[in-house]
Amino acid sequence: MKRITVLLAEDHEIVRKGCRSLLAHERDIEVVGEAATGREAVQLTRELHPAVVVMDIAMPLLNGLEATRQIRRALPDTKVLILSAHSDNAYVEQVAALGASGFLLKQASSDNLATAIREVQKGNTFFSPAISRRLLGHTKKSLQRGGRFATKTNRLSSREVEVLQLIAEGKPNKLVAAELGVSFKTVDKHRQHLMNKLDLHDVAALTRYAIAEGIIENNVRLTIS
Amino acid sequence: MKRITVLLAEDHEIVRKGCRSLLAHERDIEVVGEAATGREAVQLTRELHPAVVVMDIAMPLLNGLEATRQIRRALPDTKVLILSAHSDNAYVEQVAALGASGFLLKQASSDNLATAIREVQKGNTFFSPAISRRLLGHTKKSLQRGGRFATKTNRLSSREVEVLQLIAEGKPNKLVAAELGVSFKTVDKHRQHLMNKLDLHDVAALTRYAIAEGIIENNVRLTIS
DNA sequence: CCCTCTATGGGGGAAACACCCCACGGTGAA
DNA sequence: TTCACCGTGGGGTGTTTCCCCCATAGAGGG
Repeated sequence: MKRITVLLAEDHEIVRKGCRSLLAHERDIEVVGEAATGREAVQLTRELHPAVVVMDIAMPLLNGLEATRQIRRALPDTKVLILSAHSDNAYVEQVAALGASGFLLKQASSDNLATAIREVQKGNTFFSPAISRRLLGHTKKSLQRGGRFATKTNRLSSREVEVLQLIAEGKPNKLVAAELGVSFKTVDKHRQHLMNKLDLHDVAALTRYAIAEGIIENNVRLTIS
Repeated sequence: MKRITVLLAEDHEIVRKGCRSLLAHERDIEVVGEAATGREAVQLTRELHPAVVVMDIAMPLLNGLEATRQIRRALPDTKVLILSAHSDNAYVEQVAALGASGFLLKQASSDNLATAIREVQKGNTFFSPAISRRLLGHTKKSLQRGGRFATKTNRLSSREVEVLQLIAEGKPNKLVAAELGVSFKTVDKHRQHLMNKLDLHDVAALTRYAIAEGIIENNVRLTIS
């Protein structure tokens, strides 16, 4: 029997190894690789051609959503199963438009993980109950206007979103350039472009925008009084 | 041989089951219970008397930190190992003062989990490298003058909070100076001070901190789910 | 009474940012 | 096939950040 090859993309090693250990009990599933960043996920998907990528959203260097977009473009046959702790509205909307095959909440039952992997591998979709409820309300509109969720003409390009994330993570241009394997000048150019598009002209504003848009995560303190 | 009894408190079932699966390979460790909320963690600790509680911070109903406080008060012999995705300074300080025996980051090596459990069970402390570096830097001074923790030492002064807010709003030093009616150099000095106190060294990080602390507003959608 | 913390102010310098100029190759749509 | 856009890269320049050095003065605690 041919087993379903899976790539795990999740930045927390303990969680990642935990998932791997969970999946080790499933005879028909084989974890062929692990990625700790979105960028690594894209790269390893190219190299290993897994049937399914289990993708966390909040990851350093490259957002899981952006990584999904790139994987969908480069390898359309690879299924992506989003795994996230949050059922944030903005996320859910994007995931639908992104071509991901499923959205699983981390608080979902652990049995669902293997089930979801099997379903998306077969070409089906799998959404956590809380998510599908949300989707029903939202996708109608976006489908009507052609599957695009952002009607803005000055929507950021994929590369610009990448650069934005790294800026919001506090990386200086030089480091971003090294990270992306391009010149400092190119990063500077992207920075200018996205600043013009968003009409935001300093790092603080870009960071606030990135957080509000869910491009990066921000640990919100829960002060329970 | 008597095995170390462990209670897993973590609201994401997939992560929780993953940890359980990881620990199943350790002969000397036995997971005797699981809790999905802080309240459940306290209750199950009373009932099961585990040697070690592995406690996530972000949990519904009752914060992991508050749960730790209650457990420490009710069952002082029970060791609590904090497991968190974030190495937020404010968390780290609280954890130290709380009586927790360790702080493990989820992005830490997965081998550390079992190791940390064994260490805290023996009465030792275990901190992720990133955490202990932070603790050392900040508590050294306070330890030297009497074993007090850093909670007060690196709290921002009110002036520093003002400056932080304006920085996070994207104002350059010159503008901040005008706003506060002081010299550019004074603002620069406050900036340096708060950067040192928070161990954050760029505007993006300061902005994220200010948002997380509620010092500035950011229209983020918080999911209560 | 010292000592620390806080707030104030200045000089200087390497690095980074923000914004201009220029260019070329590719993709995709009108 | 033009044209807009994207991604890549180079030049430059003024501003701002970030981190040292230095200092004075008041408030408050041990």
